[in-house]
Amino acid sequence: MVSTPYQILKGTRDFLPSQYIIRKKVVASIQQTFEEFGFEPMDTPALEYAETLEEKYGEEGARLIYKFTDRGGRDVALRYDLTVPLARAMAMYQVEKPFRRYQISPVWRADKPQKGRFREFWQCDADIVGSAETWADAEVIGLTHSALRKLGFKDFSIRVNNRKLLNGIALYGGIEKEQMASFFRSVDKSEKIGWEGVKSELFSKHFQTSAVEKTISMITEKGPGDDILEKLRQTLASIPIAVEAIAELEEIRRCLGSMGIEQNIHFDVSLARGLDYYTGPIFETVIEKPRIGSISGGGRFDDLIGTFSGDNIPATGTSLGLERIITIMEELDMLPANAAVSEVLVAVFDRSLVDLSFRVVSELRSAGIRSEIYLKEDRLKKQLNYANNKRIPLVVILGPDECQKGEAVLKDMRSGTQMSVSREELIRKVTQMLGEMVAPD
RNA sequence: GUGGGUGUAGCUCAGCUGGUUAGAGCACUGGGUUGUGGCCCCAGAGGCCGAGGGUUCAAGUCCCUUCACUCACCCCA
Repeated sequence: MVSTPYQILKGTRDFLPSQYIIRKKVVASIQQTFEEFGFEPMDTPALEYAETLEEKYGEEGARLIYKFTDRGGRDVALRYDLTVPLARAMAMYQVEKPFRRYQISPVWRADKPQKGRFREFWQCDADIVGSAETWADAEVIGLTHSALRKLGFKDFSIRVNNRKLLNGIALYGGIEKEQMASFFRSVDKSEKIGWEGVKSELFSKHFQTSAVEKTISMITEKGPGDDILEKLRQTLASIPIAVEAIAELEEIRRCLGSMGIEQNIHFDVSLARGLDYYTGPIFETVIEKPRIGSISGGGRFDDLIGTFSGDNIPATGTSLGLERIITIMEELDMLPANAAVSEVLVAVFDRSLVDLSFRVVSELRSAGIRSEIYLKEDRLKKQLNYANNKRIPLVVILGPDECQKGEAVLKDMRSGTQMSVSREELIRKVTQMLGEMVAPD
């Protein structure tokens, strides 16, 4: 036999049932929260015209777009995120606004994989289209908060800032428009490399010493118990866009206060976010303990839809990174225990009694009980071992004795106890026992 | 795109300065149990030591090349 080489592309993964069952539970939890907030499901194609995606993410992002030519000579690209395709769709169709939708789908980036980073990964997006109010931003932040809480996260921090505030600060420091993105990208690293590190990076990028000192000292200046926003409002009083930004942030804070979720929210002037299309409030979630970048990121993108239709429609949204969430949950031992899909295994005593087993497994299935019949002629020992390894909680054994008496042996794999039940009673008994085994998760 | 680490049994790994038949734990198979799993005991199977080339009397071990994986940077979910 000739073996052919087989492997999967770097940064992609196969999901075997043991992982995928858990993964689906995490997705189901997030989806449930999204729907609890009234967001409705939507999907778009994985493949778009390259033109649709290009020049939406900035220089860095553009390099990472998977792009190729199809058989018809068209330039196509795999979606890089779920936000730009949403914007394209919103430009194409009329929907009732304010519109809230969610989408849980894979996206592709030609990145170099590392911990919590893949080339094919899933994003869980929730967006609101058609509301320019900060309420919408607050709603999305609140949603992020709820989704994480439902998954069991407690120690997380949702950092919130406003692009307009950053613009105001840059204006105040006399930084050129073209250099702003680069400037704030450095500022964004303060938590990682410290403010001195940021400064030296900015100097090496040839920013004016005066501009750097002026802006950084303002951002970092905090007295004990001071309110950052209040302080900035005074300093930046002469910059209208900054004043506006601060008012927005305070409104968001009020809304979040009404939702009673202020404890995990932190206003952070150093937060910048890399994507080009953000125009207003921006936010991301970081977890301190196992540190692997952000697990959610989002913000307002009021001009993005307009790049397609010419008609700007305000929009805001967030994206939860499924694999990062799962990676952290794994490290923190927060994942639900893996359980079998089958609730009952119907053993096959031997070849001559397979018909009986098929009859019983059919009855169980008709009663809505997830059941499988063992599909080889193996010794009972082997079949029970199979149930044990797969964590199937109940086994039904139908041997010659049971066949004769019209009974079945019902075995509880957790306790090891078993009993004989008449065939008529079997379904009722199985249902009852499954009901008693309330899954801990 | 830049830099570091690692490739030995299905999985996790050991293998000292190159030296004869390459090891462990878990998993697997058979037996101890005649219709019964988990624990225990006994036995067994399973490796071109990632691939290619080189140095040497001798290479899992040293050198070169290549592929793969992984971590960090950039950027990001």
